[in-house]
Amino acid sequence: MSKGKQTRDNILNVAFTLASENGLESLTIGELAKQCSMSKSGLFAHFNSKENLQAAVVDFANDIFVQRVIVPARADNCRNYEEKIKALLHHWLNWNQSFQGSCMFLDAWREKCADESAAQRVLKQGIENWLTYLQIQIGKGVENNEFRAGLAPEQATFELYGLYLSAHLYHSMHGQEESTQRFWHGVERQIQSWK
Amino acid sequence: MSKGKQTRDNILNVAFTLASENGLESLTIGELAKQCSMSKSGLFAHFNSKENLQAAVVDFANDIFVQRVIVPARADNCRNYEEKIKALLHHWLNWNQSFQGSCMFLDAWREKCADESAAQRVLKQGIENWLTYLQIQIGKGVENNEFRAGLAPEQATFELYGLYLSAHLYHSMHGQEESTQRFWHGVERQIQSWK
DNA sequence: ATATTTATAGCACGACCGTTCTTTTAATGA
DNA sequence: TCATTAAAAGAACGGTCGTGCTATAAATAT
Repeated sequence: MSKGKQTRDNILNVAFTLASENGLESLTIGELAKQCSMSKSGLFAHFNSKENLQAAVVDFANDIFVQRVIVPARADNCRNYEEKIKALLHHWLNWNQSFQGSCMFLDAWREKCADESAAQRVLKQGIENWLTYLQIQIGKGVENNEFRAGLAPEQATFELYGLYLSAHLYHSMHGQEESTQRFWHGVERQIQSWK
Repeated sequence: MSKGKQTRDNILNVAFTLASENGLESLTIGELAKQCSMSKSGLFAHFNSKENLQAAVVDFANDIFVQRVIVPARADNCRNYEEKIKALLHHWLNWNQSFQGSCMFLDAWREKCADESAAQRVLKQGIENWLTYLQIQIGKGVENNEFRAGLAPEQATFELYGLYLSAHLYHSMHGQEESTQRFWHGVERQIQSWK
């Protein structure tokens, strides 16, 4: 790997950490450069605009997401789709937990929902991919006769997503313990109702 | 009402609209002054700091929320608590709808979750109040024997909140129609399960 | 080892931010 | 009506932002 790509990769690692802590919007080139022990202009040259930088960070985060959620769930060797989905949800809930229970995607989405920047497009695609993936897993559970034939995977995904979002809100309001407990309680109820 | 309070009230009206559209964080004194046809310093004198301004806007929004959700639901003259709760949810979903389906509280909460500013405290209290209120309504439905005795209102509130949050996400991803439809589908399923 | 490309630093710019201070205008109360 | 108080404007500050330009240093290829 050339020196340039190496530096760029390091920048994105640091930027991902910063954005996970403080939100994508409050990520500043000057501060990022300081954290990387670089000059502003030296860092800037890798992206040529802040918009490109943000898009690159989100893209980087998408890769991390796959690596921390999709891949580990595969490695769990689940025996059926209920187990698989629970494993996915588990990794989903924890993929960014190291940063105080905030989800960089959700933060960034809320922040940038209005505009049509490059970062926003990448972000939207990432969320859409995840939604579709989850939905397909539920559909497979139906095909496998674990869940009742009439179950609509899209609606089920919508409702699962709601539990996830609610867990994030409660985390910041009432702490991790209550949040996590309510989330899994809800998931259990949800899945039982699919049968 | 004195001239000062009158102007202040107008400022907060405009600020609420702006914050609903672009988020509380991107609310800027200069832009707000322009929208109010005032000078920066003239507007500034009403609040003496941006933090105070933000807190005042959130406080103002709390009042609007009560006026647009709690009050109308009372005026609906519901005959039982299922109707009452559905009415509340209905007004909740629409209270800020004029501003493209974003909820100022959620946006502001996500934005300012980290710090401990004055605005953040007011915001947290507002959300907490709403959660408690909703939860009490559900509890009353239990007391009224509409819902089964074992139902836990806190968990039910958590799950309803999830549907609400999910609806917001889907609104920005897939549009209002799908979002609203899935939300009410989820609510119906939820409430039936309480019986 | 040298030439050439690539990466990084230094510096300055224009724009906008929140805030302060001083002056002028408008509302209020005697 | 006139004195007093309150409201609004004007101009300027220090700071930070993203970005562009120019020079230097380091990595790469010949």
